Amino acid sequence: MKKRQTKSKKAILECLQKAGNYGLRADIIESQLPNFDRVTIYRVLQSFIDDGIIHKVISDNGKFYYFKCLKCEEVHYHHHYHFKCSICGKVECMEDEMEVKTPLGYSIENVNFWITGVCSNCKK
Amino acid sequence: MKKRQTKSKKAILECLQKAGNYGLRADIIESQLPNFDRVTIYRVLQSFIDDGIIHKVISDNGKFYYFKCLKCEEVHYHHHYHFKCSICGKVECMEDEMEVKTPLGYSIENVNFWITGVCSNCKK
DNA sequence: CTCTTATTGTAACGATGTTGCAATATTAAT
DNA sequence: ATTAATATTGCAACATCGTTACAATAAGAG
Ligand SMILES: [Mn+2]
Ligand SMILES: [Mn+2]
Ligand SMILES: [Zn+2]
Ligand SMILES: [Zn+2]
Repeated sequence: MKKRQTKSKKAILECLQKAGNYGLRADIIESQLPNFDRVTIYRVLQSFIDDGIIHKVISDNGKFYYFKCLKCEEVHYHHHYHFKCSICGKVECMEDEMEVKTPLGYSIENVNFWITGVCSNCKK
Repeated sequence: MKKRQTKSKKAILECLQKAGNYGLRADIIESQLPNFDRVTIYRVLQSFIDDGIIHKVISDNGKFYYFKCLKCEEVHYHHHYHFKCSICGKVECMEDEMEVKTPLGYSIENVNFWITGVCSNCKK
């Protein structure tokens, strides 16, 4: 029942932390850590999500990206969007809260906001 | 080169039109039209997207939903969100434009906004 | 009706993520 | 330090969703 500290957890968390507010796909993590099995990586990522220290976002082409939660120490609030630059390919966790107005009678449980475009680095 | 009118296109379009502003997954269309092959359905859907008469949205669990474009006759503008009710399971195309503020230097090409919650029908 | 070729069905493939299970490693207790 | 309990891992096999190759079929122009 009690969670254990392992090499894989440490290594995967380090990957995500190094990525900062940029997201990583499971296969990218896999290529950065060839010692660990694919399944282990998926399971560790899921356990991090359960612990609330990372969050997972679906991209518009059906692949998941994982982000280290940076500003979620106390409250866990994810009404922000994620931005993929179509030039450099990086996926960024954008801190700005998005305002969501649902019609009367609708209540929100969860959101997944994705924007594709060109980031400021790649804009010339 | 010239596109042709076929039974499959007609049937699939009818499915989507009957669904109104609710989205359908490919496998749902498949089950509604057992005469047509899975591959055909995917290909027809893609051709509709190319024609600009439907749009495709990724859900937060990695499955695509297809929507007949209702209010996109002239301009094709998709800065709206899609709402999945966790109770009835329906996925609705919400017409309201969402305001998106990107930081300076960022430009938007495309968006995919997904919200999960409870719809007004299921709210008691 | 005939011809061109867009469209379809079948089968096989690919990418991504999951599950079962035996082997291993972490942690706490002795 | 040794032992015991069990969380974690690796492997293999599976599941789902979507794509591709290619030969057969059928829409529609002439
Ligand atoms: Mn977060
Ligand atoms: Mn539309
Ligand atoms: Zn960029
Ligand atoms: Zn509902």
